[in-house]
Amino acid sequence: MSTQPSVTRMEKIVSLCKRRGLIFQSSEIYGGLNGFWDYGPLGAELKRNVKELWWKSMTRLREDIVGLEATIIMHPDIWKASGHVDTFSDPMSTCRACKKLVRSDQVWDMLETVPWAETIRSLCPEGKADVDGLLKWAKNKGLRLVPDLALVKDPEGVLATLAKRSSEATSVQATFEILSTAAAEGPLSTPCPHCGGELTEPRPFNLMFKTYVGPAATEDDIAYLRPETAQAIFVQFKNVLETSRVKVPFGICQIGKAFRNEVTPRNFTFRSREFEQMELEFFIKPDEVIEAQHGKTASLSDGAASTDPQPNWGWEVWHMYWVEERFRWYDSIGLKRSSLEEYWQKPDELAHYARATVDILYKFPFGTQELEGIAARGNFDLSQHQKFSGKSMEYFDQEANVKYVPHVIEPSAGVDRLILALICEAYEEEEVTDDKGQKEVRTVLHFHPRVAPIKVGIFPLLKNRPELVQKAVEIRDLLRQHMNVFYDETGAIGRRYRRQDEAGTPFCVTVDFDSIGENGPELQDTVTLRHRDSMTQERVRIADLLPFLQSQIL
RNA sequence: GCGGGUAUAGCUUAGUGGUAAAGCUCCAGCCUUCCAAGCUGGCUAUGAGGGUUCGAUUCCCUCUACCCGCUCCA
Repeated sequence: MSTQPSVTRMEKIVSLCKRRGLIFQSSEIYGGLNGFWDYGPLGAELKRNVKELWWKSMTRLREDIVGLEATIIMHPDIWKASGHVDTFSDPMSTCRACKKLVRSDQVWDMLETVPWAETIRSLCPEGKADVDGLLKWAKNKGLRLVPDLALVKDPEGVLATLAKRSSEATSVQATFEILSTAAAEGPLSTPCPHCGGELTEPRPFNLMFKTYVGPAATEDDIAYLRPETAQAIFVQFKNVLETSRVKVPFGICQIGKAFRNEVTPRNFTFRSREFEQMELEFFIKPDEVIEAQHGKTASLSDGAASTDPQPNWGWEVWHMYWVEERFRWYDSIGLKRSSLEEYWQKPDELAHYARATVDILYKFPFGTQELEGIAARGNFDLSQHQKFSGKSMEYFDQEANVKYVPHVIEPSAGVDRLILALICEAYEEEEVTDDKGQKEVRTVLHFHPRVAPIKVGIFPLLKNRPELVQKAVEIRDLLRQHMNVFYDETGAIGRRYRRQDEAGTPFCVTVDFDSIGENGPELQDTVTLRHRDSMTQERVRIADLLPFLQSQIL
């Protein structure tokens, strides 16, 4: 792999994506739109292949998962139940001094962990300030640690203000605020955890896209473009259950668009405002039910999760099983385990409803970033919808003879991130030496044949020989029924090979004079099969082409 | 949202207050018996909008997009 600076590598990848028609900027002729990207002809094929492989592995190759395709706009109460209306509108503040952006609701939590803030708190227990201590600190340590804190910038003035406003200093936090405020009167400010500077008033950051249902477009008609596809699965849980003859444990999966007004769309398509998700909600029995049935749940130390699913698996084993399944799937489309990282969220990072979350990350040129999260969510979501809708989400388990709200394991992947990872992983600038000893760069996308946008390039060796062209066209028409092929007769054969290298086409077939029997009947109806990665060629019979190619792409 | 940078053809880059240059790519043709060959011809650009000026791609302002930080977790 390349050793060039990562920025350059990413820029080259972006450039290639445009040049070969993988990814374009949305609305480009109008100047583009921040956070939106389009897929060109090659990108559309690539993305389609990836989604179909996921869908096939989830639904068709399994007995225990069914599919769903829900609408993007749903009843707005869904997002109240899911918590998105609250959690997706974080108030944010900017520090006037260091310009950093912080979540207003997390400032005091952050200040709990900062040493300089700890010092201040210890100097004003219950709000009663140790004036001498503060003065000394402000003129020594404070000067080094937080030069932008009001107390540090003007110790005497701020302490005088504190004395004047002592009636307000009723708690550690209130005193802290007074010590962070430069003005002698007026509203108190909150200190920036990074530098002690003043933070701006909290500004609401609304991450959900709003729209109106109905032409009247009044406040009562507000709805949201879904910020994730998962909620639709929970909302349709009962319908699927009653129509699909499924039994817990089982899953419902969905692929679809989701929308988030990201604060900072960045890193090419990595964080987009319109993006696509592939999500599975896999419903399992609560551990208590397993214990009642089997005495205890299987534990990870028994080697569970590496076998096929067993009836005594509790949530921990199911969670691990899905982590492993997802790694296996990534491997099957060309993302080796060694290219990925696994990150177990620490207890304090977990969402309040999550019991465990594992992130699968890819080492992008711009940093190691998340592709998929696999969360054990308990029964939070179904319970929320039960509460908000007033409809029962309970499942009657005939085996255990009990009713319960199932728990869930949620593998949730970003399609567009995965596409970008596949491109980054596949990209290589290879130095090759030609016949004359000249060194040149060959740009190749080493896509796995399963995801490659074009599976095979088909060329007549020369375009001015009708027999060659005719044979090549016949092969094209034979293969195109089964896969995406690309026919090309222009320019020199080497140029055509290199073009396909850049498009990531794993195989090329060339019809030459042997193919039409000019050099003896034993070579008639054979062609050259050229392999992208090794650039080697072999002679194969036309009749063997289709079975060979299918074995590579299925 | 804040701060810093960038914007010239499909791509990579020149350049100037007065006609915008090149390489690669692409298209057409000739030639060509397996790895970006050669020859001929062709298409295509100053991100958008204002201003200063006789005249702006160049100077000034605004906007937009992209890149880098703050933030983020599909």
